Amino acid sequence: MARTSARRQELMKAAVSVFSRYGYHETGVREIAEEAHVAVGTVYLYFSGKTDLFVSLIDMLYGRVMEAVLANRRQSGNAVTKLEESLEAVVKVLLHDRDLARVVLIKSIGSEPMLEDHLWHVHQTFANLLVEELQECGLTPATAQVGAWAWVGALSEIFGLWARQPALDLEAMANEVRVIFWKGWGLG
Amino acid sequence: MARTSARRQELMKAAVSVFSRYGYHETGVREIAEEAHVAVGTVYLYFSGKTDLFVSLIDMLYGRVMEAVLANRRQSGNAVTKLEESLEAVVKVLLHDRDLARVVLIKSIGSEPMLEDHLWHVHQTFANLLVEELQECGLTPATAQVGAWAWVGALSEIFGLWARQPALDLEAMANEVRVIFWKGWGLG
Amino acid sequence: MARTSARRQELMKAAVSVFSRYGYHETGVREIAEEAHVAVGTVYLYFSGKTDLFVSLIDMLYGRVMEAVLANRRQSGNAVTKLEESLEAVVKVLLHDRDLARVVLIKSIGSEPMLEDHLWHVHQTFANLLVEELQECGLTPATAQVGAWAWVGALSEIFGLWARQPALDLEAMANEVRVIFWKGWGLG
Amino acid sequence: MARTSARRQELMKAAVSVFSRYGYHETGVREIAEEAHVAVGTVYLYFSGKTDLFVSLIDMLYGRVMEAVLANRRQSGNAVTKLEESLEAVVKVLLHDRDLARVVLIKSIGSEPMLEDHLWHVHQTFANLLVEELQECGLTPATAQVGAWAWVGALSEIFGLWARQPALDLEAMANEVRVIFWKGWGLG
DNA sequence: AATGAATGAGGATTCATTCAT
DNA sequence: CATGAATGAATCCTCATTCAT
Repeated sequence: MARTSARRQELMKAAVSVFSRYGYHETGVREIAEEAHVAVGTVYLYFSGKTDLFVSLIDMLYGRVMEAVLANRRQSGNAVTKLEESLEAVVKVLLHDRDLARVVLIKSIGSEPMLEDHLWHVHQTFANLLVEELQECGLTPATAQVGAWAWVGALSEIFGLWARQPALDLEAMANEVRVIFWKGWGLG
Repeated sequence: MARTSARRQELMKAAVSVFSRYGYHETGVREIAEEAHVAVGTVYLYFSGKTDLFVSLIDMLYGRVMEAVLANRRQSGNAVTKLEESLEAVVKVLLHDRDLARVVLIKSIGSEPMLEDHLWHVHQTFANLLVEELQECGLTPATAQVGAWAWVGALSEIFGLWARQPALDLEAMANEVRVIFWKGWGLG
Repeated sequence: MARTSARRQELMKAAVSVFSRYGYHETGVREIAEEAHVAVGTVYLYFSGKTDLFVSLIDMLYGRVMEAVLANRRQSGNAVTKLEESLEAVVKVLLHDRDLARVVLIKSIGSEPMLEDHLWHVHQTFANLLVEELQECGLTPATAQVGAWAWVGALSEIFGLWARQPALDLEAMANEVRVIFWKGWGLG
Repeated sequence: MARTSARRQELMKAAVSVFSRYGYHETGVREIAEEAHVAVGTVYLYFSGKTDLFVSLIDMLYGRVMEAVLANRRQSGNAVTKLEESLEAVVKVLLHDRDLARVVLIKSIGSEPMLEDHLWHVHQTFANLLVEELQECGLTPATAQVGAWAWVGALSEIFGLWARQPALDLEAMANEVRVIFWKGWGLG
């Protein structure tokens, strides 16, 4: 069960496609298998189950996000610039993997407790990163904590809006959100 | 099937309690019935099904929210003050019905398409209200639209955070969010 | 639980009406109660249950049929005339209580074993009567037995046909059946 | 979901066995599955539901009956002979598939509206065939129509009788019915 | 006698998961 | 590795029946 394998990647891609259309509960393992042009049983060769498959999607997205953020961190520069670049990096990843982002940010909440636990954990790790950077920019711990979560929530909602009205300019909206928070945090 | 009846209220209360713990899909009608100390069949005397019960919760919360906002609207005052009071009114309702708010804002996403359609509609109605007020405060239509949704998303996330760490001060966090957006919108 | 009572009669009438429209299984006790303008519980004051109510309908129809046949039997006359009059008497009752006849003849078969047992018993009692008369008219026991049942079956089917196409002349069809059997039995 | 498959045939056979004992409503999908030594879910791999399974039985019997009648039709011969052979063909099929015939003719009446509609349609198609042949034999349209239905009804009843008293000679009784109708129609 | 809210056993159906091929 | 037929636990909902008022 190698973490990387063409088949495994295909399955995850298929899963993103189907999950993003129907959501976690309304999607059957059969549909994912069909989308990937394999038999149902094959899914279980690469994932221990539907939940594991979903968890893998979460991990994939957050892996990419964390990677982007940490890559940015290694660069020197003042705190505000670093924060700005972190946020940009995150948004860039999310916009690049739009469907995946929508699945993870919107479609998964309220699913299985096990799933939510995992999502929460990964969520927290990521939020803490932002909290740190926000504090370095001079925000109080309380403001930083709330700010980080609020920003994530705002972005999630925007993805939900876009999911319903694909004609809207997701990129422009994400930018609008950034502007609001930047000013809101008094960093403008 | 009167819209108001002690039994019906009890069932909705029980439903909020169970849904907020397990989410829509992981909650069985049996569990709701048990929580309300009635038999399964009784649920169907007051609601046409599990979905209808959930929809009733959504409608209850949004009914209260809309009522609070519209009540505020009838008062005179300048646009900025009215907006401020609208936001306050919403938060006040959400804080008052914390569990219900958590169920509707967090636990229902990604449930049945039918549910999500209903939620979306009600969501939209409410967002439009805010968009109007934001525009009256001088924001461009684009900023207003994104701003309204972002604010709702930020609040939702805060509820999710609080759900996991009940020790946090929900009210303070909601206030923090308001401050961020207020400044973000350039209304401070 | 008097066998006769205005309420009881009303309930049976209502039952005939609803059963004849939807059949035994598709009819709920609630519907019968509503048709009779009483509460559900009231049905159980006059009948031990849905089955008992249906059995009562069977018994009512067969009671009337048997009464008509036996009344005819007491008259003198040759065997063939008596048979002719018996058949006429039966058909007259069935045509008079068309809906009831349809319920008992068509809609009940294939229902609960208990119901079918009862129906069978009453059916048998009645068939035996005809068998006797047919034998008196000179038919062999085998022909008489089969003939009696076949005649009942033919009539039942005609009622089913009429139920589907109410525009058809039930009386004329019943008469047609009589003619066929009369000749078929070699009594013409 | 191939129309023909060993499993599918086994399920239909099991269904005939159980339906013929308990009727449509009193038979649970579980019982059918058990009779076929498979799990409940397996039934749904071959049929879309209990109703579809039953409909398949109806169609199977009528398919065989129609086939037998139409095969006979293609042969030359005078109208009376053809009719005689048609009736013989029908009875032959029914006698060959006794249990199936009992299920369709007796146990299905008064089931679900949807089932009954289907049964009626198929019934009608078949009756029309007989009506045509009867008219070719010189019967008036009215007599032919009633005659066809009466004959089917008579046969059904005989099946019901035989179901209760398996010791009776079904074949002899069917023959007896044929004789009665033959004479009744004045074709003897 | 009459009511109708409440009951809860029972039934059809779904779907994640397994395993023999 | 891959398959997909088979599994059966789990779930929503119905409805005949009861009983406190």
